[in-house]
Amino acid sequence: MSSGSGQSARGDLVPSAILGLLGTRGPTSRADVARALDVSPATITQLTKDLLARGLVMELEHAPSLGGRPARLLGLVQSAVGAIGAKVTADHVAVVDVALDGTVRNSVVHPFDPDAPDAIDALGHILGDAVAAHEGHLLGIGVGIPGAVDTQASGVVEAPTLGWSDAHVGAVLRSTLGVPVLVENDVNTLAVAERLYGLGRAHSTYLVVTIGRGIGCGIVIDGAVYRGASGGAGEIGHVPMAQDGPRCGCGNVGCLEAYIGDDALLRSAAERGLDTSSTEALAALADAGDPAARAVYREAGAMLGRALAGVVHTVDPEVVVLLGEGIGAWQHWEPGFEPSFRGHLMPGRRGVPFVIEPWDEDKWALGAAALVLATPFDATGAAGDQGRLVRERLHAGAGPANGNATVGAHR
Amino acid sequence: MSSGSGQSARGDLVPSAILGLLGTRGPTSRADVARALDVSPATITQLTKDLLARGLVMELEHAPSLGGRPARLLGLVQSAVGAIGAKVTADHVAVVDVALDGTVRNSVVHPFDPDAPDAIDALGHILGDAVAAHEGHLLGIGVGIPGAVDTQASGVVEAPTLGWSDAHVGAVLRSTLGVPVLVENDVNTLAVAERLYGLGRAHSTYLVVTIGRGIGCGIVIDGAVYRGASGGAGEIGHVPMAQDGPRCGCGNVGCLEAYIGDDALLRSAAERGLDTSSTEALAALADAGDPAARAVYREAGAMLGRALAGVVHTVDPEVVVLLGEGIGAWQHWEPGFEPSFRGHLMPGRRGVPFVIEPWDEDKWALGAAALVLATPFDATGAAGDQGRLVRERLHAGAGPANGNATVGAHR
DNA sequence: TGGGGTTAGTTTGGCGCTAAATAAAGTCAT
DNA sequence: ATGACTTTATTTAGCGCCAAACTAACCCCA
Repeated sequence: MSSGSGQSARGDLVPSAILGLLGTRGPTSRADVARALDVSPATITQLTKDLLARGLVMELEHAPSLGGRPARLLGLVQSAVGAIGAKVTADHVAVVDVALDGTVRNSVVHPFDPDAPDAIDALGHILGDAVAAHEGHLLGIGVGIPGAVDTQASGVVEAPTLGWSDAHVGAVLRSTLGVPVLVENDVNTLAVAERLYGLGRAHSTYLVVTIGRGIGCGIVIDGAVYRGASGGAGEIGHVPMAQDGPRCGCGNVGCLEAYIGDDALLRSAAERGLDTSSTEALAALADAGDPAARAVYREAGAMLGRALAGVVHTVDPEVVVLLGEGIGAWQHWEPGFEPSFRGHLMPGRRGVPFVIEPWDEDKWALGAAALVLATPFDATGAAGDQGRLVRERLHAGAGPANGNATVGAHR
Repeated sequence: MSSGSGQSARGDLVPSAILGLLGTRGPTSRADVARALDVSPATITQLTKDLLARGLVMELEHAPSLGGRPARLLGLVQSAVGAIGAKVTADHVAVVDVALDGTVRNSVVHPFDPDAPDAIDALGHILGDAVAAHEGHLLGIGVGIPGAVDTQASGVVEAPTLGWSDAHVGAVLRSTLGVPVLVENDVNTLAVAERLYGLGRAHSTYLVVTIGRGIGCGIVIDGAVYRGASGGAGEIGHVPMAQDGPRCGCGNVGCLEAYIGDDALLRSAAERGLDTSSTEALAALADAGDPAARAVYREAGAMLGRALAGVVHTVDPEVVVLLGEGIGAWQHWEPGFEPSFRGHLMPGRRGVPFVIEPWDEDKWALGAAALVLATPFDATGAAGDQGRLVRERLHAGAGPANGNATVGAHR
């Protein structure tokens, strides 16, 4: 008889979760780690002993006492651990290089043509450059896609806005880059980032709603991104708001997105006699006090409020966070949104808080990187075998000073 | 040092899951049990050995070979194990006594006044009679409530239709009955029943939608009923279908229920000049071919189709099942429903199947009983400490021939 | 009739985690 | 400064489950 690796449902993921937690939350006591991971203190002591012996973790100063024995803080030995995140859009690829704690170390934007026959290879080259430029130990690459992804590990993509159908993004990138690659719907990547660095610190069940070209929604349940039976959960942009109505890009009529997506806002503005060619221009008009422009936003806000009330009724989250490229004009949405949202919520649910988050261009790509950095916490196994690889790399530590990947060798 | 009960995330629930499976699915081979419970065959062998020794399980005949060694079927020694289920409504309580396999052994309806000051005590007496009448080993009692329940174990109820607010149903019943009591929203009980005896055999993520006085929706994700952050998930009856619209019982306007609930159907009929005092009468008119009555249903079907399309987009289930008191008239809903549902689904999601299930009056109460019978499979711990008690009683076996409870002794 | 192939079930060693007891290191009040 | 209380960390025994190797029992086909 021999080995046996028994993976008692939690799946040997606690050690990497400790490393991940120390990375994202900074120095933490054993007791706090145990509480944060919902694991017994005994386990932390034992696993920590091993991590200390292997030189991955070190003991730091004492924290001030809270009435009892003061806590001994634990910290990562080398924080030169990071991940690369990329967000693919219809005309460019944004790539960021982030550290474990979520700070962006580098950020580049490459022009990109998803319609080109070798588009995925081109994406591979872009990411290859990022891998070469990466300093320190690279855990893996996360890729955010505006479309449906079967699983993070296999990464087969269905993305109408890119013109991609049955595109094997994961497999191709993996073979050319030689590091773990995780592919996910872009909105879900934001949900993961929120779980690590945002709402997830205080809540476990929430919605992450994006407004912009389209309307999206990531659903986090008990700290895990809920993907649905076919990876298509949270497609609230296509919730029908009326029996008929404007035609949507998806082919149907009455979709939320067809009322309040960027294109719809511009159309609505045109109908009111405004001559705006971009949402920035429309927002500027509203900023300047133009009543028609403000009406456009107010109406959109009311529509969004009603839609989200419906989603809140079916999902029952603790809290809702709103962000996205369009969030800059939120002040103009709000007058329509607030009364509509609250007014359509059941009495007992009216208290559901919503949080507005500022937006910057890196956020999509940062979310994609968070995909990698979240694998240590991924109890549901959403990241599959690629997640396992990431955890292995985390345990392997810094390696030989530079951490450049040996291309090609990887399955 | 001593005991230590290590509950490695799955929580020592496999043994009772074996018993539960043998009860609900009938005689099953070890290999099939392992597959059904997603547990290793080794575990089944070991635990089965114990259950055999304790006389709870026996080996039956061989099943015909499927090309290899033929399977030895396992069966429960005594199937006189059952549960009691009760559904509370505004004017009566339906109580059923069911066996492990879901067959109804007895069914009674008691008049009931939820507004009476001692209503919960009265409920306790009704259930006490059922406990006394129960033959064999009683695992516990499930109670279905048309309202929000905090947790199944504590059973604090918020039910406007009953006039109950902050009602400690669970605690009171538990203390007077001396057996485990699980309280849950009525729609969720149907979802649990479906998980044990219906869709759950073939699917793990689905919606259970009820039509009748109200419109409800139970959400099952990965085989577990999803309750939401505050136990209020699936309240699709109050999804707003328009910015304004008819006033709903919840106080808001435009709720789905205010369009297609029983009352709304009658109102709609009246507006079309029909003189119907009940939905039965309305359905009879439609059966007879009355065009106005049919229009009422067609319009309601279209509204329901649109609403469910929205829910499907946000939850992404494998399949949707429709049932409830109102399902008898489904043939009249369908002409409106089908085109509206499909037409509002995104192209990639249009294939989502929906299943219509017939209805009988016992179904609510049966679902409540299923709550108890499902605890062995409850990996998420929704049933809490009461679930643990149920599992203990399942292990305890038949006991002294009659299985009448020792009242009062129970916490 | 006697090997492949296939499915069912068992044995064995051992991993991952836990609960409970215990030790360690402080705070606070009197 | 002595004891009561708190909070942190470690030790210990052991449970639940698993993977891998193995045995068992049947089919099919030459």
